[in-house]
Amino acid sequence: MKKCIKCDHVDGLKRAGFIRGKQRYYCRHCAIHFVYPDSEAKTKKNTHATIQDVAKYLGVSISTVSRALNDKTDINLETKKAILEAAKELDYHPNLLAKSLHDGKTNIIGVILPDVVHPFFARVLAGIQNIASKSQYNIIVCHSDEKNETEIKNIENLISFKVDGILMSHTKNMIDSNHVKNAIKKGIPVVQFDRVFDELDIPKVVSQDVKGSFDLVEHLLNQGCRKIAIMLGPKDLDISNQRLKGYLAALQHFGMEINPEYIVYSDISENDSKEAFNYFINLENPPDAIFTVFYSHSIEMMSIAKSAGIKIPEALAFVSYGDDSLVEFFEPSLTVFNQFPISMGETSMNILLDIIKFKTELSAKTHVLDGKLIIRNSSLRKSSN
Amino acid sequence: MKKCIKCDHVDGLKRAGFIRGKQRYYCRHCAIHFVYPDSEAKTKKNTHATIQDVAKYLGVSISTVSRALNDKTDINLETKKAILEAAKELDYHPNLLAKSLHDGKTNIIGVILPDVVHPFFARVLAGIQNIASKSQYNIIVCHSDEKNETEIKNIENLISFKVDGILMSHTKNMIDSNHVKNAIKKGIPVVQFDRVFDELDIPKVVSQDVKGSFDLVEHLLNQGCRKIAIMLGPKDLDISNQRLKGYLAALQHFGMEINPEYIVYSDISENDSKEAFNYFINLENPPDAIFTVFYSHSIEMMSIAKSAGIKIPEALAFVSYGDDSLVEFFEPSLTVFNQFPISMGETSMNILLDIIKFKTELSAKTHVLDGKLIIRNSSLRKSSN
DNA sequence: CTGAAAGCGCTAACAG
DNA sequence: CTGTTAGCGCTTTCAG
Repeated sequence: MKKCIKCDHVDGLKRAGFIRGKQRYYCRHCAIHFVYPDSEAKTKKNTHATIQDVAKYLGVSISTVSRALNDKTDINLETKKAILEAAKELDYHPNLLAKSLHDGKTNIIGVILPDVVHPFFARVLAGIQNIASKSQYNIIVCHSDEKNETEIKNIENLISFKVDGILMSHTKNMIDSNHVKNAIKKGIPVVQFDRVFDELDIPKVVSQDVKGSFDLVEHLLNQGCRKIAIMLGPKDLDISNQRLKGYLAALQHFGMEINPEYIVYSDISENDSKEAFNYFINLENPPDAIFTVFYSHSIEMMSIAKSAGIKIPEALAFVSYGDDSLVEFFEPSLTVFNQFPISMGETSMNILLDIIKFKTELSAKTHVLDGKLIIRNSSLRKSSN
Repeated sequence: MKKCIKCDHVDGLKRAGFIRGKQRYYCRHCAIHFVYPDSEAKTKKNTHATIQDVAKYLGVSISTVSRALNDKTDINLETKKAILEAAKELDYHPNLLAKSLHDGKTNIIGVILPDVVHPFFARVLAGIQNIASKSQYNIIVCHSDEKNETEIKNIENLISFKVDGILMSHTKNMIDSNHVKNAIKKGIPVVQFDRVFDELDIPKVVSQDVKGSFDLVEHLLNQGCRKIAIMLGPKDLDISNQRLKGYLAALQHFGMEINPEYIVYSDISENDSKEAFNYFINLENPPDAIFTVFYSHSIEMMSIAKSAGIKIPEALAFVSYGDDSLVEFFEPSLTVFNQFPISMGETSMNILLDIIKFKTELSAKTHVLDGKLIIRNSSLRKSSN
């Protein structure tokens, strides 16, 4: 309760406008006008001003300040104006931690990426950020760095941060999803993208992995290739199976035989492409086309092939999945199935926000994003198309 | 104060071990052993267990739980064990918001990047993450997307989050640093990297921009090039000046004349490289070497040059700054001055952590990271080197 | 229209 | 060794 600065009486006190932004009071007993003396608030350096500082500074209560700052209706316009000015004066910034603690939501989304450097994931992240910044959400980026233990720790961490939701793509050899179930049990909505766990009953956003492979293989067949080898990603990844499925489907659909020798997996390690290339080329019956799941593999293989004097695409064609705007500048330019990772990020984030906003039950729906076959010189043997 | 479950007496009560993980009590009045009935804690779904839940569950006080969880010494080992088990049982995760609110530090570092997709910044981010994950820090990534207003908002946002520090690289045309000063005034340590503001009195981490340009130009001169053009980044960027400085220094050092026509700036927009290339090539006295600050510009220009039948490097050599492992696979492979962005991220983060840890005054020291000239075919006219 | 007070989850100082 | 309590900054009843 406010007291008169002179007589300490608490009754005869009433507000009497503002003076230099500060609440002025009038005491009937003493018949004086006065303002409360400045608190130290304003001079405090190296520290964050709080709602309290603003309140003291003006001689009003913290709830009044809170109301002004949050644009509530039940507040005197003059008071509000003074508070807003004072807040600016003291360079007040709300403490989001306190706010979050109070209302049980943080406006933070946790994003777990296996590899920040990979252009694909970097683009997905950009897409996520696009939506986030529009919707006032913040992003905590966790880098699992393709390590299972790190991914598990990341989830624990995000749970501790009480994030409002999680967007994730798994490490290349994650085979267990208990850590994700943990988060879900706590009511944190999770959306998976690209590398997903089929067994989890949550939304998933993937690209047309079956169709992409199908289209690439179909294109190669159209170009006259008959011995098409494929270098997949890690065997544990669901996405590898999807892509293999498309490859097999296309071959079967066009009545081609399947040669198990032409199918290899990669663990995304240093010399993968070199080894795979040597393996392929030294087969008794070497392929006339190589389909790699990562475009960097194709690029590296093409480089080896060229220096070995192998004609591309005549003797050996190359196709891949692709995400980088520069792939068209390699020599020869690379045919890819483009997945539009930015829109994958945007879609995932939109779905997550929907769930948060409407408290939708997590529907396990899988969203398949359209991709596009982009034909370039690494596979173009006929001028027809 | 605990009461006997039967007689409500508060005196004759004492602990008597644990039973199925729960604190057991003995009441002298009633001569009975008992445990307090389960709170609802365990059955609560869709919610985060708190320290309170654990306390109730075991019938101990919250401070005891806190002590157990924080590995304090003054606690009975048996009690501690029971608490730890109960915490696991209830799937307790500490609430980092509450913790942060209490002790005034968040263990969050804010990172502001102008472009997440650019391989350079993606790598810097990876470097930052490397150190962060080792030091138990979390990263909030803000994407300014090359927009000044967004960068300013990002800072405000990070201030509100009470982050422990900020790592940032400015947008390409940021000319004012008041937003950064704001954060600094509040005692938030800020470290700038790559695109820095010289006027700010804080640590900066940059690559050898002067030396890089010098080395590239020197190399071109060694190769017999005499008319070296340069395509810089945005004019407002300090880094553009640094790189121009190196270019000019090399030319002067080797007694070459400087032709202002050979110096252009880029605003990193869609058709930049095409326009610049056409401009250069149509000069009365066109250059015999082009030095671009972004390797993507060189790649695109080389592509145009090749299709125009211009021989690289004989008629026109190319060099650039570079960050991507794939640049060696372009045809011809590109000579670059490599900046090692990952170590830039690591260094920046280490410096920031040092400041946080030792409350070092922000020394305005500029840390220049070593880069390395990597000579490839785009500029190699003589077999000598 | 404004103020007082409770509570979000946690830690630490202070008693016992 | 353990419990009580205050307080971090904020919002939100509930009273005036």
